[in-house]
Amino acid sequence: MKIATFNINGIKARVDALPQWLDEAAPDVVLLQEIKSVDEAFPRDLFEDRGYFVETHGQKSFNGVAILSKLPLEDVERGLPGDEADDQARWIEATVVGKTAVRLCGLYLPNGNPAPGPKYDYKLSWMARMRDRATALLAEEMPVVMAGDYNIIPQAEDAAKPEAWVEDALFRPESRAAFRRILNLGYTEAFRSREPRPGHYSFWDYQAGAWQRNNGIRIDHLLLSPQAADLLNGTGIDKGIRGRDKPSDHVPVWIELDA
DNA sequence: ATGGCTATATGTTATAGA
Repeated sequence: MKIATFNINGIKARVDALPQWLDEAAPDVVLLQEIKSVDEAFPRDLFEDRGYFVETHGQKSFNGVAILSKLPLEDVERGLPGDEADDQARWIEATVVGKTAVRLCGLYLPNGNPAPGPKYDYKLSWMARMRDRATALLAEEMPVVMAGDYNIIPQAEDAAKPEAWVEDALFRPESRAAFRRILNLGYTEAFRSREPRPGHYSFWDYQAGAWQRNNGIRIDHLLLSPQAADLLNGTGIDKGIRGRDKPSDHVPVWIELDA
């Protein structure tokens, strides 16, 4: 089962590039972030015509997450628990059943800039809530995949110019510690578990020729529960599509699970 | 770099992203 995460930076702007990548990469499941669309405006036909089931958790203008799956999506839940007042669409869950059942969580973690400030406080409180949800999911003792745009640069080797990010919400010590606190529950960061070398990125800014200069950062991740990590057969980043016409500023990151 | 570009809606300018 090939599972990918992809921050598409607006579905309306990606109606050509996203289906093209789907047809080439043929993932079984895709966790999408920043659909920037309400549910009613999401072009689900584009995906249903290709054999995908579609579940969305949309929002006007900003944020918004969705799941595409070639297998039926069961027990869908929308929103990250823990704060009834939080109406930002950044979390969706569902179960797919292949050889075994896998719980999928698609997430768009808050950016948090400028830091310090209220947006940074929101990022850290959101991560504390995510840790609670991650803890509860471990108790299920099943394969769990939490995938999305984490807006976290885990280590210096995950940025081409780490010195430029020292004060940034994506790389500040509190952000990275909150990420490690989730990992330390027992989750495996799939890509880094298979690729120890630096220089692999999932985001290049539109500005300042970041793509041409390979000035990237690795902020899109798939975290695996122990039961999912045992099924991991491979991982990769589809870097090439960043160089095409009208790209997102992120590229897909994927895993192959024996599930 | 004090955001150089992109996307969206609030739309001929503002807001957000990372």
